[in-house]
Amino acid sequence: MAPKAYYSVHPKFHAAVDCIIFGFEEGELSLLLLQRNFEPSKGDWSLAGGFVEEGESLDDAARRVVADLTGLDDLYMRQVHTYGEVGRDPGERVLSTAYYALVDIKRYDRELVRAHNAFWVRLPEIPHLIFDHDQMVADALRFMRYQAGIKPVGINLLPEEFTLTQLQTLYEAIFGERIDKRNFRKRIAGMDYIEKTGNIDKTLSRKGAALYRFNRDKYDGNFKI
Amino acid sequence: MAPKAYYSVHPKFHAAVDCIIFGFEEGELSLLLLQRNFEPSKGDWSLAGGFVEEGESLDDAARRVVADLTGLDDLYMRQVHTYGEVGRDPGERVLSTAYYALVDIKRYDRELVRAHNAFWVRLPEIPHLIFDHDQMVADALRFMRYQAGIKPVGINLLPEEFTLTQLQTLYEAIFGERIDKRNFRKRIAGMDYIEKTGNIDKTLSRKGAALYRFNRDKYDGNFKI
DNA sequence: TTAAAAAGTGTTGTAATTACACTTTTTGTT
DNA sequence: AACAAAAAGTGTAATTACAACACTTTTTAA
Repeated sequence: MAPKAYYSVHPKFHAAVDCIIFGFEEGELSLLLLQRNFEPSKGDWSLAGGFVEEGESLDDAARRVVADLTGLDDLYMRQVHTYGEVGRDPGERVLSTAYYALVDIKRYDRELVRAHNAFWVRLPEIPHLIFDHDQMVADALRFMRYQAGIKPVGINLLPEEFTLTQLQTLYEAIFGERIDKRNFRKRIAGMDYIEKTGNIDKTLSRKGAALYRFNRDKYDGNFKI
Repeated sequence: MAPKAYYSVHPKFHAAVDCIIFGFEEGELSLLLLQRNFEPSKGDWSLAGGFVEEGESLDDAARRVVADLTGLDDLYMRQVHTYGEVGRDPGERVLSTAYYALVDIKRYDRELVRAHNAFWVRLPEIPHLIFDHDQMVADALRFMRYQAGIKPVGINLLPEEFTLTQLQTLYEAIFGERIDKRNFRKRIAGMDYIEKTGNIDKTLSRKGAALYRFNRDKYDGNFKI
């Protein structure tokens, strides 16, 4: 073990996490953003963030920040990047690690979100954010899109059971482009881990649409990028 | 601007960088690893690392660590991931950000490397490393392979001018599989940013092989993951 | 019965990728 | 002078993956 002196000659820094929380509603992706309702910088927008505490891992800190805001602690979350420029926080020096999270927008706790003065904002309407949070959003969006292209992470944005039309609309929102229905369904048919439940959703068509679910056991998703 | 108290109630942490330095020689990828030649843990292997200092960005710290060891400060480097588990460094709590670097193995400073008790170790012979450095290597290798698949980062491992055989051998080393020579050269021919220099390398064939270079201007490589 | 609204379904053309083996060039050796 | 050796260089055919494209089915409320 190294002696204490080995460490103590070096400086220490505040460590933070900032969370890019994606939701999906009405065919569009949204982010959960906080608006300051006090001075200074009243009205400025930011990501949900917080400092890392003693005895808490980076991943735990990110999970705590999202759980405090949404009431959800079982979300798909991934680290995106760590931002370490000297002047990135104009107050004091802070190293911040960005995480993205995927939220089924029907499940979050509205009371908590209101209490934090947080709002879902559609992607095209995202305002300018404080510090380097614009960059974080851009990086997270690119990384999330990449992952959605190679593994079924997007499914975390949908309810447990979903129709193929919902799934297609989700992917159209993620990639920002229309997809051919027949080609899309052909592709999904080749994924044995997306399986019919036998249930029918009749809420938005007279004919009814077959409901599907993601089968985690059939999906051997043990690869990362 | 936030008041000082906003920050001061939160703990501070040591911040480190650990560098996975890739080289390429004799058809194989190597890593530059340090072996402790003093107690405790004499003989243990680790990545090249160092603490982040005041007034120094994360990227700068990584660049400094690699420059101190190799004498090279113009390398291709990318951040891989930040490791923030509580007990990952058994001495004190340290948040460490991993970077990978790509080195033309003919250019590094042998004196510096010797002075640090560092050695090039071929990938299949990598020993067990301290702390979570094994995980860092696995993550960096996967990320580097991914990037090499979508942009010509691997070229940073070769000299300024290189033959197509060298380039093919490099890609075979990166991906760990043989590539068909004709298909490979067909693919390269479609990349206008890899261009003939007009020079011939005669060191390993009587016939001589055409030398190529990477033309950064023709490559509009302004996309990230 | 019929109109409306979304779900569901195949085929064809094009582009990208893979598989595969011999010829050319040069020089050192006999 | 010819020849052996050693690596460089070169084309075609088959397969596979991806993209484009439009009509039929089902149900129920009017």
